[in-house]
Amino acid sequence: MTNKLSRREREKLRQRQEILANALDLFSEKGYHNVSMQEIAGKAEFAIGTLYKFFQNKEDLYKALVLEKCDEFEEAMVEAIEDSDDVADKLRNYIRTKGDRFRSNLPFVRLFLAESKGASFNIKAGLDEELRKRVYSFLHKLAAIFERGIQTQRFKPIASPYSLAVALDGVLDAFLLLWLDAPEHHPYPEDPDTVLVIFFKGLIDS
Amino acid sequence: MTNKLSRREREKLRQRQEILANALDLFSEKGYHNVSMQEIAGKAEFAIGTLYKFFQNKEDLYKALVLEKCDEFEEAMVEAIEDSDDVADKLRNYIRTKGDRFRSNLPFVRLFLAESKGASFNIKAGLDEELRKRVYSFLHKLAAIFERGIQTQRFKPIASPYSLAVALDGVLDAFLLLWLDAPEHHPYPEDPDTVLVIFFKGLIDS
DNA sequence: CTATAAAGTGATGACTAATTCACATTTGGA
DNA sequence: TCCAAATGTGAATTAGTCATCACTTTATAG
Repeated sequence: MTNKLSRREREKLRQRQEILANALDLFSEKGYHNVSMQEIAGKAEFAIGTLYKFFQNKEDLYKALVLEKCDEFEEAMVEAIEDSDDVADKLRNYIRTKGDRFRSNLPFVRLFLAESKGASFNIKAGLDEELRKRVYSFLHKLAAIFERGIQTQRFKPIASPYSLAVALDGVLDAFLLLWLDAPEHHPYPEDPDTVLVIFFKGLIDS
Repeated sequence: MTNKLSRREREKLRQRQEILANALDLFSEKGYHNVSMQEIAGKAEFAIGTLYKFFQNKEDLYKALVLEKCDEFEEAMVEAIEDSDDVADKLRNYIRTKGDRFRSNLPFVRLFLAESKGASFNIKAGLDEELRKRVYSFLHKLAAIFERGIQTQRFKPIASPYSLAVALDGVLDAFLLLWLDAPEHHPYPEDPDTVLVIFFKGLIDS
């Protein structure tokens, strides 16, 4: 099925994308609440009223933006895991693809975390810096534990202590967030070993 | 060193906490931008002007709120990893403590993700629901890979396929976010195997 | 009991931003 | 060439917020 769109309709779609692209730039830089329709209109070189011809309101514009980008992202991920026959290669491919997409869509990633972490807002407030420092300092403390474990040969040196610390924290956060999202579907990791087993035992015989 | 504060000063501190607690409730529910000073004042049963006796402005209030909670959180974490002598027990203790704090501070956690994930905002917009669906659907696809790997005995059954999927995603996100935050300090996981090694090889000989 | 300081109040000013709509411009077919 | 319909415009409307400050109330000390 090729384009059944008239020139007119194609033009409209192009303009829509134009608006969304400009909005993405602004949102990712300053955060949803700190970008006005005025500003988007200006950057996209349309009048305000025109934006409202394309989107019911600001929220609608934002929704469209996020949803379309996410669909694109998801599609790429699904494709990535269907690419190979070997399960390990599927995983490798997924990791690589996700990283690639991440890197090539930084503005969107930032929008997501930042209309989030309130980046625009926190950064200005100097809060972000303060918190970042704490997080890193703690990660190093965690890493020290892994380091000691490796030195005393309790642990095998499968990765750098710092990587292990990051990984552990990432896994734990992931479990906790899922539980928060849907406690009925995702059991709370009551027993620390349900998390640690992933680190202690390897998937593949060594 | 006990309280060297006068009754007056203690009273003031109590009120300050009162304000912060009420603000936390509101922020975590509706997000920073959707809560007015008016509203905070109302809920805390003070006049607006009084809030400004305690905090220079809205941002200052928010900053104080987040920073104090984070300090509390961090302290608990540091204590947790200093608790035992055995490295594995340190990790267990950390995981348990973080989970406990997470559970007992849900409003704050929500504030953080949500004045973040724009939860307040996205939820209202119905965006969140939409995205959640996509994430879960994809996690199941990932889980299917682990399941097949286990069935075909490529992988050892160290955890449920779904847990493994969650964990892998968590680790990958953690690495990518760190890289985003400070590319100079955190090498981008160019090679998928730097991530996978953590899953494939166990820390402890089996 | 009175005077003085501290704490608390909330109407109000100054401002910002979303959305509307009456009007101008462009388009494309007759 | 002309004109109706579609498209584009941006000043004006509307709604809401932060922050101030002149004032009231409460607490304390003499």
